Amino acid sequence: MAKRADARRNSDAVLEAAAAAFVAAGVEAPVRDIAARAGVGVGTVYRHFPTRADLVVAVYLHQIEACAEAGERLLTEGPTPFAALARWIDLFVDFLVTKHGLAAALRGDDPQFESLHSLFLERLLPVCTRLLAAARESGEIRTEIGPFALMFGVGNLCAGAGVPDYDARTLVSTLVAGLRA
Amino acid sequence: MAKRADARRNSDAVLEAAAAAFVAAGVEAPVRDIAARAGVGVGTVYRHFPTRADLVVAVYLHQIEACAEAGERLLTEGPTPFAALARWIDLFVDFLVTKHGLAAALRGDDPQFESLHSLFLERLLPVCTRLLAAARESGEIRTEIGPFALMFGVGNLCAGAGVPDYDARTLVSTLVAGLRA
DNA sequence: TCGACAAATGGAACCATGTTCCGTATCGTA
DNA sequence: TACGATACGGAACATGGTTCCATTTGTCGA
Repeated sequence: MAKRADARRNSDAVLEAAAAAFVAAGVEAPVRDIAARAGVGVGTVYRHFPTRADLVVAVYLHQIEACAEAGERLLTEGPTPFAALARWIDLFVDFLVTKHGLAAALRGDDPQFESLHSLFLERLLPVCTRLLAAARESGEIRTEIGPFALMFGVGNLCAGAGVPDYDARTLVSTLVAGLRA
Repeated sequence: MAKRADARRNSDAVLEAAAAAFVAAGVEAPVRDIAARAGVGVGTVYRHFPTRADLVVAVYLHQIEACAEAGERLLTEGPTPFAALARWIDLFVDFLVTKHGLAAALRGDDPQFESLHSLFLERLLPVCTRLLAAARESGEIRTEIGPFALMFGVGNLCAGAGVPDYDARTLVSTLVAGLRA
């Protein structure tokens, strides 16, 4: 059976409200605030998005997809596999640093963000794995860092973006530079 | 006027309980738990340590001091300033990864941890600054990363230590390797 | 030794936030 | 229109930080 019209309307309203709240207050914005913005009760938010991660996923799904697809493309376009990897990581960093608190949320200790974690793992990790493997095969990289650790590390470096005197991009560039032995 | 004897006794008990709680549940251990471990009321905890950061600082002060002093020493002992920097960062990482949640707490967005932040800045940042400057003068480093960003980045990489397939030490080593141009 | 007073205590109470639950309202269909 | 399924809202509960003050307890001078 199709969803009821009011259900879809509310679902959309919550999504929009969440997107706005995330921009204003980060991905940890209080559920009550999101509900209030959407003009619904908290129960309705939970009905449509059982966990916060579901909301985050819904809000950023398109951008995550785009990032994943860009990876495939860069590999064929780039001058070398390592260059492709570096560019792809730049895209990944751009995505993370513009989402207040997202990088911090990716640190896995909170079961709350399980499905977000899953999405990153399922969609982005394979891309990173291919790029990294290609760069390794071409002999441009000599390090034992695996794709997961690399993504996790880059994500960590992006946490706390916004602090004065701290530029996540420069740090990530340095890390990537360190991948060449 | 000197502190009353019972006050000192309770202060010590809280400190000890906090140290145990931090090991068991990380530096975000509930205040109530710490109070219960110490056999005092929560009010007593707050009396002696107004913020959580004060507790953390008190518990780890010795180790932070030791790390700072090691920096001075390494500079005179090391074969090169860059080697000294690398070794010192190893010490710093060892300190952080063995303290569940400490690295995460260092990300500055929580005003709760202000005094912890201050201590790191006051005690460790000068050490890092000297080591980095020495390495730069000796021509071993060519990057625009400042001492604060470096420490912050290393701290970030240490957050989430304990996750399978993620080794903070390897990532930090790679980052440090990237400092050489 | 003892009384008085300041210091210290404990935990109830308050706030903020996440989460659940169910009586009520609404939609879609027969 | 009437009825059953669906969805809604927000009160209520859980957790954890923080404040406050009536009560207890050291300490010191007499």
